[in-house]
Amino acid sequence: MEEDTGALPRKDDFSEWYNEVLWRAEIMDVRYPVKGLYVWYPHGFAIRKRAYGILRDLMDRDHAETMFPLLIPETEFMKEATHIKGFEDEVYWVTHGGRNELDVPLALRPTSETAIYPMYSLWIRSHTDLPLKLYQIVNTFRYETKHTRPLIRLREITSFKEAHTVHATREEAEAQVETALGLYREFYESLRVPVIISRRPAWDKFPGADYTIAVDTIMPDGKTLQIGTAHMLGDHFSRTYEITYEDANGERQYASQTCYGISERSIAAVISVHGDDKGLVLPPEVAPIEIVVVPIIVGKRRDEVLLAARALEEELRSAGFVVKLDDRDLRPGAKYYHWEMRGVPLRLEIGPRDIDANTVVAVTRDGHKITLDRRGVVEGVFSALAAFRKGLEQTARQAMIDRITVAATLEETVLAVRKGVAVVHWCGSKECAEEIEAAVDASILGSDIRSDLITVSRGPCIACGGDGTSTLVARTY
RNA sequence: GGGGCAGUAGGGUAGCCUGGUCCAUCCUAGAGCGUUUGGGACGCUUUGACGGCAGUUCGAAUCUGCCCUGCCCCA
Repeated sequence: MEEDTGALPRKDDFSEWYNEVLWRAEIMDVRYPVKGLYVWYPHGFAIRKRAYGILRDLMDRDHAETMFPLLIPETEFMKEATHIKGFEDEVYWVTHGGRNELDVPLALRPTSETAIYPMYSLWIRSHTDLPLKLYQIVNTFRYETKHTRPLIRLREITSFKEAHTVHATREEAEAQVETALGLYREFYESLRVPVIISRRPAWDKFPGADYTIAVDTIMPDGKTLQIGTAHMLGDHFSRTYEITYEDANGERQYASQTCYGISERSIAAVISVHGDDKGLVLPPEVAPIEIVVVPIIVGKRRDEVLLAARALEEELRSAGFVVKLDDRDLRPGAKYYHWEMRGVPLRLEIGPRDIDANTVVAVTRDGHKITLDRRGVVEGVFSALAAFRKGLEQTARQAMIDRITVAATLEETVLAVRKGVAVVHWCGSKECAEEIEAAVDASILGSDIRSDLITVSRGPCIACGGDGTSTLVARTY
């Protein structure tokens, strides 16, 4: 698992950089012998664990966690026509039990609506059962035919957090979609990943939804990555699966539903947005190790330095930090590179000179080096980390600002999507969308944009000149 | 669905065209010992590979066929 020495490919060469950093920072091992399935290394999994801890805490405020089966009988799966259409080409089917063919083939869930809603139909009887808000974190399977990529396009999505809510009224369900987006916004704020939220065009919505609102971020190569979606399902599924309740007047009503999800693409976003030429850069909130202590051992004062390093480690641990003392027999420089690759936010160095001067050298992952007073080391570490967080946030935000361009013509849009996201006026028609997408070789992401970086306005559609509204256009993952 | 390219230690490679010089090269990594340690240490010792199966041949990493896996292009 040890990384090769030497430099990473530069982050400008994003595709190479991404593959290399996943391996060298021990996030994912791509050598599992099935296309589109990858293995989490412990370090990658530890990042996932912390990030999903944040997500869980957010969900647990007003949702209950649950777990539904992986296998879905074909008979349930095939009930909702639109939904099936959206997934039929990418479903894995279990057709045999041992050597016997199954009477009813079982689908490996590509998403869990058809597993969950038949049960919701049993559970929900009265308006007093509503609203119902459940979520689960599970693996899902999609037989992807396009180029698979670790964390981004997978055949087994290992970390799908999907929430499914049921409400008495349409208004309540619509409000829930907004609540969900608020939670996702909060989640990405704590990961310091800037996002743009927009409503997907009708042809790009979730199969079986009234509308889909998506959360995107912009990757270093200018392509957007969809890292969250919230769907207003209305009563499509409740009619199919007979999810009804008796209202206060004793009448049977179809419920209104929503569902929304986040996957390990969130981890891909953290890695890609913050990483640099030296490797990962992790926000302290998700770093498996927040602080690494490197003792500077010099022959005769070896024991003294180690003792001082251990005391420092202990003090920081008591203060609540996740600390690692690296006392391996390596040159300090080798250790610096090692932990930088893995994204550790703060490195503390303590050597004979520090002991004599009663100091500790602190270096944040963004390269700021300061000398802390040994006596006030905990406060010093707090403020160094606070500054680091702020820096991460600002750098990421600035990078996003630099990749968003307002474009008034197709020609301008071509240039804009080369480096990132174009904001154009679009009339909303399918014909114009196709014309725009073909002309600029990019996709319409959506309109009803919510982002403090983008001003929404009305103006002439860049394809037909008719009345249009601000719309995002970008190359996508 | 059609076409092309490639598979050599944990990672990256040379060798292949033109079979023998290969118990397979180099870099990196791993193990052991010693000297070291304020930005990728050094010395000595050592571990580890020709994707699979069949065939051609006195002889196959090298040629042929099939299979598997990966990558690229076209629909």
